[in-house]
Amino acid sequence: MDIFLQTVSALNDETRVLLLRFLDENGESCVCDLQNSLQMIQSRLSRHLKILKDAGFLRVERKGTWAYYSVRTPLDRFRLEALEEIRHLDITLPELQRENRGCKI
Amino acid sequence: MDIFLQTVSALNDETRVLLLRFLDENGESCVCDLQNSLQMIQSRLSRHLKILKDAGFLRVERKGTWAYYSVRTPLDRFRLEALEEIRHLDITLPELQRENRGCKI
DNA sequence: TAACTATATCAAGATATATTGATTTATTAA
DNA sequence: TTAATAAATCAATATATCTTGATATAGTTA
Repeated sequence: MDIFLQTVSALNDETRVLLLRFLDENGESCVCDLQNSLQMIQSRLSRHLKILKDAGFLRVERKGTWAYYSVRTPLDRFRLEALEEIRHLDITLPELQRENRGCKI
Repeated sequence: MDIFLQTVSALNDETRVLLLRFLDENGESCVCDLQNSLQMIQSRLSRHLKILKDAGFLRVERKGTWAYYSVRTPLDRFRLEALEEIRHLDITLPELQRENRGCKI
């Protein structure tokens, strides 16, 4: 029950749905690129990324000071179905800004 | 997006997951039977039933003063997948108490 | 009609979650 | 080693959600 609620709770926020969809569309991205792309304050972004990661939707790979987030694969059936549902939502995604190497937020 | 969040938000509560699973298992039940079965205060139950109904998981049929709730069919793909996930959770359901006609709560 | 019953809704307080800015931690560069 | 940067965490406030008890709304029965 707890894991189910954690999964569902992670989906229960517009910011995180956008974030998940964005990473699904653009693939692995570092936090600073996400900040630039989504115009989101760093602590806010970091918080939501952690929630999505802890709920099993994202994985992180650290390279030096950078943290690269991407959609975890393979996703189990329910999470995949949720992602599929999100793919069909009418969301306008901002352009990915790849300013890595020179983020200087 | 709004409908997706409404759907997910409805699932984001232990009481409602139990309620959905209970109705899935036992079929159409009136509110007073649910109260007796789940030992839940009436206003609380009514609130959660409404949330599940508004989110597309349940339907209601009124017969006199009684309101009979059941899992809506057919469910669309995502909601069905969520229900399927809930079916696999380790939930101990209380016995259904059919005390209709003589509820007198 | 008046009293009763089943359900829905409201209002208040309690709990959880989100946002922001500040601080901390870890890594790289000077 | 010191300064700078990326990311995580903390603290305070704001907002949303849940619970309960009280009240409102219908339908039923005397």
